[in-house]
Amino acid sequence: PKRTKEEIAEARQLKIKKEEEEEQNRWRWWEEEKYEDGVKWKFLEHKGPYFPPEYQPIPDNVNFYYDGKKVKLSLLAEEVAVFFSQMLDHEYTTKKVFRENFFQDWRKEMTHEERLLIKDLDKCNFGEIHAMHKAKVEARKNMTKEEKLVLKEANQKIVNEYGYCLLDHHKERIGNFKIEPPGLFRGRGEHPKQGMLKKRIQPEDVIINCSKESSIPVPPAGHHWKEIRHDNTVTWLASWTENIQGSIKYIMLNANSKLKGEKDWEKYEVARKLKTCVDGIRNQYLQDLKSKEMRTRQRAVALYFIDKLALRAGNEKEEGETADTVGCCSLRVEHITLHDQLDGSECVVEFDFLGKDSIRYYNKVPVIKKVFKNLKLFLENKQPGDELFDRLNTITLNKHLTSLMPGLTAKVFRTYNASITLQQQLKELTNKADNVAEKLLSYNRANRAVAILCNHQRAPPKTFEQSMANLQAKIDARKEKLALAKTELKQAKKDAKTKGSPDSKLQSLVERKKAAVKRCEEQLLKMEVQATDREENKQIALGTSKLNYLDPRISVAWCKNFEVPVEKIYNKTQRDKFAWAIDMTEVDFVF
DNA sequence: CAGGACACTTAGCACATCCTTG
DNA sequence: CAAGGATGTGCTAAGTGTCCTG
Repeated sequence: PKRTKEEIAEARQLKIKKEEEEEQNRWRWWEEEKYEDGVKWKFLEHKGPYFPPEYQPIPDNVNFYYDGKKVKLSLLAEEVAVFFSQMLDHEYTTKKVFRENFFQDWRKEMTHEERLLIKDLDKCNFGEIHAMHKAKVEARKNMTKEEKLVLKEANQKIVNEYGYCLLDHHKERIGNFKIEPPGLFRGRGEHPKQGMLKKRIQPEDVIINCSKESSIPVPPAGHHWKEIRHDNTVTWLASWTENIQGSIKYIMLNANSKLKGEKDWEKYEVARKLKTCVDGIRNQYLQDLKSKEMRTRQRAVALYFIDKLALRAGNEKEEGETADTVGCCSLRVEHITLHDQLDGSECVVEFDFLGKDSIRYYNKVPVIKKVFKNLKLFLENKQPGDELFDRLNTITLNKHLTSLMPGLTAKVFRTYNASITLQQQLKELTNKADNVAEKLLSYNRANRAVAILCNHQRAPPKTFEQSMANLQAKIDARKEKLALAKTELKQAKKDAKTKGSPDSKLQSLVERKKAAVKRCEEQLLKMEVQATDREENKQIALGTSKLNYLDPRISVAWCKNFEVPVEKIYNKTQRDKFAWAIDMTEVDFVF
């Protein structure tokens, strides 16, 4: 063990050194002058996207059966059958929509003969293919350390080759340099297109974007790119059109890149600007609640929700293309219930709808009388399925907002309210006298307040109850140990008093016992704090707000103020992403 | 001014890896 | 040193919002 300990220490040293080096080499783009409007780069060079491996046909001893009879499928049909087989353990392969979409798309990949034969999904037996897949997963899990290392090194090689680009003399990490592999589409929630075949992307589908004078990426042998363009007003390196929704997918830079960082910084600056005029805007929409024009009133109520509840804008969506989800402007009659009285409050609006990612938004909110009255008015003569705000959409709403402040759109309110909530909560919850663990609990609680505001939910971890019980058991054990340590300390003190001379062994024993008690108490507190934190976090995801809504400068300033190392709240990736904020933020930063 | 093309941010989940602990 | 939990990463879907066109 001595050897390994040294090795560990050495590895740690190396890591620190590497990080320091990285820090030295970091491109401090935030100290440079910005480019003229619209220009994103002057020079861009990269290797193009990395393509997933070709389909490997199943071995001859693995068979597919139709209606009990062995059928050798064509390569294309087989590949799609394998996609389905791999998912058989998932509940969604039992769903009607999924199965129908899959079967329809699968038949398109079949040969004429196959299509004539295979007419009923229920008569298909994928059992052997499924078993083969499971065996493969198992085998991968059971690989030896050496095998795993070989795999890891191979992956690293790919990253080294395709994972970086050269942007204006600086090496930047690419966020997603891999082309998405083919498979069966699984949308979130009740997606009408679930089960459809997501097709394999060929170089012929891919547009490359780079500098004219750079070394142009070479397509895989025997292939050519769809197009090579040199557009420095956009940030993507490659793009293709995906076949499920017909939308464009992009290969872009990592969050720690200049292009992403600068945009992020800008976002928070816009939100800070809103801070300076939010009072006026609020007064205005409160006035507008009384407007003669229905349009204006609807806009005012929508803004009230967006501001108070941090709802998303709610763009229109094409029916049948996506799951039925809504945001503020697209709320329908059935999504709210009005209560004149509820739980001791007046004028309560009960929201119940599916938002982005089909995450449920459920909230009971007391609102001001004028808003409540307006809502009643909007609901008059409407049926479930009708729009609540029939004279409003995100385009007109955003047009109005931009007229109030340049750059202002609905989403800025989410950023603003999230960041301002964090700042105010941190102020309220943090005590200077607390230790680091307690301060971190305060930070997490402030973070949590934001996550709740923004409705960032997660499925409770599968192992939640168990791990909670385990922690509680540890706490109980620690309590016992503490009690024991305390009695021992008492005894030692007693012994020292009765028979010890001042500097005897007994005296030092007292000191040691004292230290033991203290250590025990600290450990107990830490665990208890951890338990509270975890319990409160059961169904709440903190990451999304931390990464996308909270001005990092608030957190950095808080760390400096309360002497909490910034590594305690941001991991390595997050520190890289927020390097600009960590570098430039002073103790006195105010959002 | 609607509709579509486009570009970019935001989102949760599955999986990989790391770390602790018995 | 393995098990099991915590933490971090990759993936890609699902939003927002702008711009252009007819």
